[in-house]
Amino acid sequence: MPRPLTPLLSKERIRDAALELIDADGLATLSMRRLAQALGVQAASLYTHVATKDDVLDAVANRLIEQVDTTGFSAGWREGLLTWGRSYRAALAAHPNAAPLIASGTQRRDEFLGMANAVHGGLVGAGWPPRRATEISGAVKYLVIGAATTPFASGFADDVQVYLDRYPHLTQAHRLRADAARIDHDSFELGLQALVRGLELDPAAPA
Amino acid sequence: MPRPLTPLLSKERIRDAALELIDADGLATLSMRRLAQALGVQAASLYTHVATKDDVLDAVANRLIEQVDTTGFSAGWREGLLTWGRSYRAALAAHPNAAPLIASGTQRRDEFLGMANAVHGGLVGAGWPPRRATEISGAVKYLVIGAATTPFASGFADDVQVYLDRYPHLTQAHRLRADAARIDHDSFELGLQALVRGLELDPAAPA
DNA sequence: ATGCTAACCTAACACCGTTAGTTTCGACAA
DNA sequence: TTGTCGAAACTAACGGTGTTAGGTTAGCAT
Repeated sequence: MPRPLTPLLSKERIRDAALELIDADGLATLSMRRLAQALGVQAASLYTHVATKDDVLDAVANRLIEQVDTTGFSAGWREGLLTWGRSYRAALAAHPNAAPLIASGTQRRDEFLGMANAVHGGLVGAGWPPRRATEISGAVKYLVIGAATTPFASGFADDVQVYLDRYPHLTQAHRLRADAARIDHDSFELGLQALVRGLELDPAAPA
Repeated sequence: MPRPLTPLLSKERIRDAALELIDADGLATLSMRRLAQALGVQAASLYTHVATKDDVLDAVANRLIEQVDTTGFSAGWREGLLTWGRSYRAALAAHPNAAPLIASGTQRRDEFLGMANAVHGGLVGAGWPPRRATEISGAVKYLVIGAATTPFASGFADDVQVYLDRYPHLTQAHRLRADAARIDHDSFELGLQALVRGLELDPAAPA
């Protein structure tokens, strides 16, 4: 097939197809050949629109980050942090298989810097010293990334007996699998709220 | 070469060589062939001692987790959490290239369950309700994993002008690269301490 | 009409994890 | 002392990976 009448591919279509495959089958099994197959095309054709596989993964990561809400700081730094953290986690939790992309990728991309800029500006605008603002946004980011990349849902053995025998304090652990999503959510919420409350006690905290 | 007089390989030697290569060159470039070469051996020979590449990576992950200190709970839950979180982060920060192994791997391994068991037991023993204990240990784990896998050191562009032009709130960001390790440490410490202080305000907190 | 570029193709490269089958050494039984 | 056996290395190969080179044709501008 030579150049078709209407282009079969675009960077957006490639990016969206990649995210679909990642959601369905996981990051590990995504290959350029499989991605091309899903688009009805040969693997080499992707390179007309995309420089490398990492380029595709970057586009996927950016697509997730676009959905993060950093507008809450107009209602104060507490509300800003809560809104940011929750929407950030939600964006990643909606695509758990893609979450490692955000953790491992370099943060050089415009979307990341734009987000960092908005958060930092929100905190400094509310009265936090710049260095503290950096540390605070870092801490919340850590919480989000950790929550998105190591959910409870991914752990724990299927064999209940192993807990009873060897880990007496984890006797209820097998129940975690049933409502792992709730545990994930509650753990993150507890951490985020405790962190914000702890920040209020910081001597450098604005009024 | 047939069977040599003294075995060239062992699972421990393979595991240690893998960690050295990961530290030196990163996770992405580690291959069984390169690992074998570092050990003066052919790639297929590794499979006498190791089932798969993931098996090697599991062994590396376990080696890191072994160094985590969960004994602090004898001095109270606050001290226990601080000791655990700090030693956990330190173990991963000592091998930043290997940190993603801990985040992405399943938590089925004995070392992980043993650690979870000790922490959960420490919190419940101090008076926290079991469910809250699960959430608390989850939140601290999130903080550690996030801090270890997305350090500031990995981000930020080399070109200072990009910040001045486009991200007015990040004008100091280029300075971060100089002392990224300190920023990483301070952000984690701020997060951990704020979280613990926030927990003290929890209605369910023990005396 | 001619030529240029864009968008697909096929074929190939080097590398990857892994397996099969081979060789030879060390140890132990007859 | 010899025979057998298993352990630990080897070589060779399989299918799959990201990526590149070079070919072919559609559509557009001149």
